[in-house]
Amino acid sequence: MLSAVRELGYRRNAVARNLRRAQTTLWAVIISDIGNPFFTSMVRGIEDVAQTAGYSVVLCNSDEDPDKEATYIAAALTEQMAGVIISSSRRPKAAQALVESGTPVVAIDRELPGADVDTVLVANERGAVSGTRHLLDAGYGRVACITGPEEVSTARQRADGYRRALAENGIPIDPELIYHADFREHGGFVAMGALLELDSRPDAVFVTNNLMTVGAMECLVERGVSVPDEMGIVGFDDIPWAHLVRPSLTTIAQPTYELGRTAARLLLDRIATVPSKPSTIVLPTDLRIRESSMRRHRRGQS
Amino acid sequence: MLSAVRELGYRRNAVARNLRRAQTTLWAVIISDIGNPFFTSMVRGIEDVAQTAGYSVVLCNSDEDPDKEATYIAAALTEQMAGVIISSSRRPKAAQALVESGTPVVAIDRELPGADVDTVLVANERGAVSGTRHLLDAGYGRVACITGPEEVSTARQRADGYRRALAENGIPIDPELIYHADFREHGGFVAMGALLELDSRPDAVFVTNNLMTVGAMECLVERGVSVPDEMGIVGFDDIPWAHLVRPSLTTIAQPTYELGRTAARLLLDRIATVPSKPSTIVLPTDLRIRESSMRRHRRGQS
DNA sequence: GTGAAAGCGCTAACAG
DNA sequence: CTGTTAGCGCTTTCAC
Repeated sequence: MLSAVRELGYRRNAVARNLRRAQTTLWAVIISDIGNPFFTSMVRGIEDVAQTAGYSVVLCNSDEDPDKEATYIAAALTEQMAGVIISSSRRPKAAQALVESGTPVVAIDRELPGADVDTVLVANERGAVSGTRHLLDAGYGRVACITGPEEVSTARQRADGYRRALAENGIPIDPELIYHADFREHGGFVAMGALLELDSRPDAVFVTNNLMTVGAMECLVERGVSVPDEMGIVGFDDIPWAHLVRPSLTTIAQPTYELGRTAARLLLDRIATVPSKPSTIVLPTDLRIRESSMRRHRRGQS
Repeated sequence: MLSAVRELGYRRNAVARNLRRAQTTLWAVIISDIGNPFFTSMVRGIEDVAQTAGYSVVLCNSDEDPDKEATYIAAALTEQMAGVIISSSRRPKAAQALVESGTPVVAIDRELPGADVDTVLVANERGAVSGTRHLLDAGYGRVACITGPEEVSTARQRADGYRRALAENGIPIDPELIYHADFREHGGFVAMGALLELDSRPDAVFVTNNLMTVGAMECLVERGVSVPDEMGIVGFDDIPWAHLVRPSLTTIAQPTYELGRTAARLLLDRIATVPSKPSTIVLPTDLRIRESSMRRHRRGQS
């Protein structure tokens, strides 16, 4: 009998099954940049958990575009997805509708403003403090900060950490030294260029994400500014092959894969047992000191 | 009336719609390593086309595991996906069932053995010839090759190109110099280590994918072999930030994003008009000469 | 235990 | 042209 079934090539129709059971086995994972290895690694963590639990991951790349994001959220709703993991860009309206619909939602990497949902973050402020403090300890006196869009929680928290580290060292905050860019490579490039034009040029920079760090490095190479002697640099989030880049990059590494796994497990729990208070899990970062922050000679008065 | 509908928060149920219309708006994209920026960029190309055409992309990461791949193919079938774009690992059995089911399929990056489907590839052999020839022209005399699993078409074709370039220069093929690894970073590391142990050590190496190139570089750095003087290196497929790595890496760049877009457009065509002969599109590669293949001094007799 | 029947929400076909 | 109805393939319920 079973063999007959197999021979006839019967496959049960999952769509009909989903309709009848009023649930699918699909998760929407909404991220803002699939070209960023940070998100890729996170997605891999999600995907590994999802697959073993029988779910498939629908990848949604919002490109930091609130409209695209809204479209994907709408799709997740009409497609009756079993759950959503989201690293949201700015506008929280669509996300709110999602949460209100009762769809299990987990926020990952970035907080979901105005929504009380399970959340997985890293210790952004604390990590930023450690990175900035490290530059100060290495003897850099005028440390700048290139951060992301103000509306994004990670950009704010990391800039806060930068400010706190300066404050702890009794250094006044110079607003001129804080540059808001777009979390992309080109943004980091432009920001670094602008900082180099300042009358009172910084001698180190803390960059709040990986792509912008690369952009900043490119700018420094292009202008012939020597790292780490003339300019120290520390980037938030590790970069694949950061150790092959010369000088190798000091980074504040995040447990990206683990971030994904944790979010996926929270979603699994939420799907299984609806009524419980949302929890927030904060994972630690790890300062990886390499060459780009290790000045060999002090120069000038600084 | 419409406002009433909106106020009641009606959303049409896409699952029911899919059942009724016997088709979904989902594409399965099956790739072998989501951690590889090559695939990421490709997926982005696919996704951009898919979204504008109203399709969503379900990301399936097979991790080069034929079982995982088979699971995903089965899921694509039972979920009635509108189409599949696949960069297959080895075993073609499951893929064959997929094609026979009548689901529109496009093979990307790698040929789908034993199945006559639309295919998008790059000029692997020709690209490999250009990379190997470039090493020869730069004055390296004993060029090795680190390639991928024999069952994967790209690994074979790139190794063929390597052999052809040697043959064109009247250099006999030394089987000892051809190392089959697994297309991963660690595989490249191990392969490079083995090549360095040879009695008659090569003075250059052509590596057939990006991750293995990074692994090989790591090995060389660790062992203190200077690149490009003691060892020239050219990698197939560009690496993000290849120009920040020191020495910067000479690569054979592939149009990854375009590869994705092309495959997506083929799939769109195939979904719209079923009965037409499958086509194969081959995109060109681009040799990007940087420092890792530019020996400054000849040394020894070589 | 096994088997029949109802119905999920939609759309395509058909009747008015 | 508008309104009604049948049925997609499955699961769950209920009757036997």
